Amino acid sequence: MANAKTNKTPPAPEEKATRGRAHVYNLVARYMYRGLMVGAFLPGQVMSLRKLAAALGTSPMPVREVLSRLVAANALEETKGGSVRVPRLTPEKIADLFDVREQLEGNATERAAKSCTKDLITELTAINKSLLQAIEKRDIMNCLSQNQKFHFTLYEASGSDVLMPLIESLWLQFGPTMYMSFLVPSMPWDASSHVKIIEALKAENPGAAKRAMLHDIRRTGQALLNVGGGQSIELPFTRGLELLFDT
Amino acid sequence: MANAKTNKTPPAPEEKATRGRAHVYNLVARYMYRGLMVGAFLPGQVMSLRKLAAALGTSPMPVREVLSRLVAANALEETKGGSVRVPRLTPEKIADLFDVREQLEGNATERAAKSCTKDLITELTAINKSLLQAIEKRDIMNCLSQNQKFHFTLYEASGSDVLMPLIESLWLQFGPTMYMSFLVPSMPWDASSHVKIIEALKAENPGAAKRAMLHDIRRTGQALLNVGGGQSIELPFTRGLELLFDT
DNA sequence: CGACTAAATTATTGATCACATATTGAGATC
DNA sequence: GATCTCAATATGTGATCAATAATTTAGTCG
Repeated sequence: MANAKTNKTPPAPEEKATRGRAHVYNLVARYMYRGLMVGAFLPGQVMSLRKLAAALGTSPMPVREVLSRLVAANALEETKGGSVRVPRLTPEKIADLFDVREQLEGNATERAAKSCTKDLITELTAINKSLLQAIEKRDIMNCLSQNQKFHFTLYEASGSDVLMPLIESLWLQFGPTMYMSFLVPSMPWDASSHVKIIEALKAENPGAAKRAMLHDIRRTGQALLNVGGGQSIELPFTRGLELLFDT
Repeated sequence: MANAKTNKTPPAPEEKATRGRAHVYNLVARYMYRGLMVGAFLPGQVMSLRKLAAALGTSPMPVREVLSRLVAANALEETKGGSVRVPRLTPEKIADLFDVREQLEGNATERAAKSCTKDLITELTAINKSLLQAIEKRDIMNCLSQNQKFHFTLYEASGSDVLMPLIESLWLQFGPTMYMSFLVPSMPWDASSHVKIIEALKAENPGAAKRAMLHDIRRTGQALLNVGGGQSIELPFTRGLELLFDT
């Protein structure tokens, strides 16, 4: 502090003053969203309003709104002090989460399979190819990203804008824990269940597609539980917000 | 602007100036939450930040956060201008909403039934009694309120903090439309399905409880669809925020 | 040397402000 | 008389600020 809070800059708009007024919110939102999905933020990590704002080069205002919405989506939880942090999942909660996942995503898969087009199959195949490449490179973040893309592309085809946000909320909740599950040897690095899903889609068999999806979800759930529910493994989440990604 | 916006009151803290700094947010949140559940806000209604804040005697700030969270919960939607309004449901969306309701709330009911206590049955019976009284008086808002209380008390007993927020999101979505369904003659004003649910709980039969719940949900869904999906009926939502309720 | 206390730092919260934009209304023109 | 234009109004967004509350740190006492 020394002399002053150095916040004596109201009259001087500086250079980046009136920088693009094109919804800073969306930028921040996408950043946080992907960060949670891809493992940039880990369970237990506390999100500081000011620090996030500073790291993103904006005021606390838009960050505040984004974090608030993520709390509403149960992706983040508030501390008693009003701060928000990435929740640490208990094994019970993981089991619960994946039980509901099976219900909702099973439903979405069945619906999508019933109105499946050739284009969708082509797209899913392409995504799965990218996923395999990421697996090859042992690129965790890309694995998570492509895996998410695969699932959400499929679910989107269900045409349900009721299911989508709910599923999204679930993914935001277990997303941060997913990253850690890739760090244990028991995690199977493959995309075999995805292949089965695509095959069921090709065969125009919604029931089989649903079953394959349930299998995929259950397998992932088991892997997450084996990690220890995000309790045993404690990563030094030094890598903060610096590691950005494509806009 | 003539002389001034009459907002020349920064130096005069008046009487209620430093009124309890105990989270204005929670007050506003509860107000909006109940308002949506109980029919104080109707489909199509636009929420103005400043007006809501003025009506609630606070600054736009906390209202902003609450509305933002409700958008995240799909209870409200944003217009292109950034305003938020209560969504108008299409028949397809209602059907979708109630399809997912059956899944999630059926699950919650089954779980709750498996760990059902005598206290729960007592509580549900009491709530249902209040519901019947509200029905007797043709008190729509109280009907909605007691009905919601009945369902959520039961679901809460499932012990799943994964299911609860999702179910809550669904209720916030069809809540405003529910009010209107009570205005058409085809709406059955009774609580018979609730009685069946309680009986199944007493009989310690989770399967029967689930079936009774599914029946209740399906019946409500049909009633909502018969209304016309919130399109045909257009209420003059004159009653605004004035009609408050207990804190 | 450890634990408790108190001060200082840092945090979010609610309020106000400035700006850009969307909406509305009135007026003039065709 | 209808429509187009432009001004006035209203609204959300991002930033700043004051105040409360929590956390941390340093200091002292046991």
